[in-house]
Amino acid sequence: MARPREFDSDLALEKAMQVFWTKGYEATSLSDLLSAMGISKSSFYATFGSKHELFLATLDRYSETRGASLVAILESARSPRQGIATVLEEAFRATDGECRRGCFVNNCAVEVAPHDQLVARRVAQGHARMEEAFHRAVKAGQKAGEITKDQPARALARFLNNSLAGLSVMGEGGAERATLDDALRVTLSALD
Amino acid sequence: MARPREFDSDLALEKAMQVFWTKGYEATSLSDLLSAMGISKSSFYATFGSKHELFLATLDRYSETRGASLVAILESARSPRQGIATVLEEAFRATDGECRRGCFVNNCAVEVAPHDQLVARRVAQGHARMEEAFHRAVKAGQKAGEITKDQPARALARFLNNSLAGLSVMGEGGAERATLDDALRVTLSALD
DNA sequence: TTTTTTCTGGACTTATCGGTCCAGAATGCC
DNA sequence: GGCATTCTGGACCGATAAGTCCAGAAAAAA
Repeated sequence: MARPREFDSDLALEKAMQVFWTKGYEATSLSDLLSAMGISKSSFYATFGSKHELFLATLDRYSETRGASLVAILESARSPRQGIATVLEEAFRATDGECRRGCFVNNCAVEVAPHDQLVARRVAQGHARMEEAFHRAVKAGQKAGEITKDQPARALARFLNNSLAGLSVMGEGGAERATLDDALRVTLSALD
Repeated sequence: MARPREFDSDLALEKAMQVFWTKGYEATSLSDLLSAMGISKSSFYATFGSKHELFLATLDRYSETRGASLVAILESARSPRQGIATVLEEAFRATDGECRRGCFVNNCAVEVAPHDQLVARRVAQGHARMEEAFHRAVKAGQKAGEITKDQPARALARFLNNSLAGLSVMGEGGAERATLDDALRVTLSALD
């Protein structure tokens, strides 16, 4: 009955996420977004509402894709401990290439969450979800005898989450691979 | 011979640092700075050059004050281990009050460093300095038998630095005190 | 008090910001 | 093919961004 949309809004959302992830919220302008998304201003506002609403949508998308994939790694790993190691390695592999940008959720935690309740809620959810995934992995690892029972599983999960956030920040700060490698190794050995 | 400056440029720099620290670089406007610093536009440009130069100056100031004070805590602590614990606690006390803003250096690592070489260099220096301070504390602690010798002092120092960064980010993301407390406790126990 | 120097307030500039709006093109249905 | 509907490009908007500039105020030295 009506003219169909000419662009793939899902793809546009993905492109927008890449820009926000790389440049941050404030430093990203409308025209940055429009050229990355390949759509016009009218389509932009008709489809996504505003820069801020789009930002929230990209953050949700991040959780649904990247976040979910980290959780999946933990759940499908050969062993819980192996899964944890893989997730942590994955974290600093993200900061490795020419596109050093860490974890989108952590970037938001630093840049936006302190002044934006809606973003803060999503960041907190992201962290909570990751903590739960770590928690399940730690419990499984403790049961399998791979992980120490000297510490409560909850505390270990929070510790791992914290180290993960640290790796993201240190990587963005330009830390050498060897530096992150040391931090990672000690983190894992804390599970013994 | 000439009219003396009417404002305290050191105080103005401190005020500017507070603003950047709280709001971040991009979100801070000239007028935010001017009203916080209590000076006029002309004085601003005559004294500090530009927003960007001022930003670098505030980052340097942070290192000279807050950074140095963390290092001093490590060096003057009753015991190395105690000093480390105090520094980590200090880190998340910063994110505690109504002014949740973490560590300025880590904020810069996330928001600015990836796109600004001059900032990146300062961030790297800040991290390196902290790593060295941790390194000295860990070596002393190992010598005193307070800290495990199963891991190289360098690796433990990097691990501690990483956890410190994590605490800053998690705190800004709105993490509960109990959550950070768990992470902190496990981090310290990794020194056993 | 005059001179000399430097600081200060605020008007001004240019560019860009996020966002609105409308005229017209393009499509699906009848 | 004509109609109804919805999409699209781009002109346009007021606000604000960072930064320049100048006229005049203020102070130290003579």
